[in-house]
Amino acid sequence: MSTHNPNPTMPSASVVRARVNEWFQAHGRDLPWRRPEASPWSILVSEIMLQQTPVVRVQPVWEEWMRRWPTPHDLAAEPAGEVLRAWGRLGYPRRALRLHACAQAIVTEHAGVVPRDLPTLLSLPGIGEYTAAAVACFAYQVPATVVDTNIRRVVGRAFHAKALPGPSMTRAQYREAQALMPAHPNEAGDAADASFTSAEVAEANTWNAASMELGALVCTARDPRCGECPVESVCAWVAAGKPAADYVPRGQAWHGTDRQVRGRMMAVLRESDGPVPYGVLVTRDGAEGAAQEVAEAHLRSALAQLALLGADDAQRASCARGLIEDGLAVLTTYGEVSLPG
DNA sequence: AAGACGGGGAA
DNA sequence: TTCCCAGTCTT
Repeated sequence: MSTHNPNPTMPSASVVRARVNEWFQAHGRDLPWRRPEASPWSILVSEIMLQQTPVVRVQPVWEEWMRRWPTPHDLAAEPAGEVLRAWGRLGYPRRALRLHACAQAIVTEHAGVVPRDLPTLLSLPGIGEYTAAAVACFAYQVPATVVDTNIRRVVGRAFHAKALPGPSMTRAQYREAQALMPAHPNEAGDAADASFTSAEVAEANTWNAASMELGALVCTARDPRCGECPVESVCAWVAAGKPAADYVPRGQAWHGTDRQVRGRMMAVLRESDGPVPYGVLVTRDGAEGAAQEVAEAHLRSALAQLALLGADDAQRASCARGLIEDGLAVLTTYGEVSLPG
């Protein structure tokens, strides 16, 4: 985008920011991790849970976690298995394991205080580029550049008439998001630069939350509510007649995959009070037989659902081995499988 | 750069 | 049924 010959259909960044921020003040959701009293730890936990998982499913689990483990120290002291049980059905349970390890690292290496600088946040388990920026911004008001799938979609539509962003973030997209910030963070995304005014910092931090919220509530991937959008009148995608996406989203297979088998196995381990015989977890007949003997309804249901999968015993064994390699399960000396101690 | 990794609700 | 979701880590 040349400053000498700006594309007339491309809206000005400051206009988009102002309108989206104003919309956010009126329409942003009152989520518990956005309240002023939310601690940096509670915000970090929310961000990990929200990776690939919608707000409605995260909120009840987050509330429970904050009651049980209000500080990194509380979670770090817990056995990993208990953490995995409390994670429940949020999905991608390796996140729970990484969050547990993250809490332990915060306690042992950072005196129990959630770090506020990007490089230190990035060094923690489970925290990547997005989450590091989100924690710095939402927990500490550091104007780091936050870029998630919502923001990439909003920016792509408003400024480039692109229906959908690519499957993963490019460096060009990151640099553009950085340039859209009202103040330009330096390379480290640090706010130490004295040139920031408090008004710039406030606008930057609101923009991070507001553009994400717009993508979640209005500028949705499917069936966007353009009639409710504060930038509809300047949106490049709207101006171009809402052209279709130029690539086909790669749908993830589910039925018959290792992920489905692993998920069912984790459900059995979560519902079981103690270790599960290896043959129950790894053979169809074992799971089916156990489902007929067990009295407890939730465990019986989990075993039945594991037995119903189309997976053969070779795939079951491979998945069990994978869970153990990932640290999501452990093999006892009696040849049983359980959640990690 | 590509693939692995859960699960549920909406269209 | 298919698609989507406040991504991270490994190869």
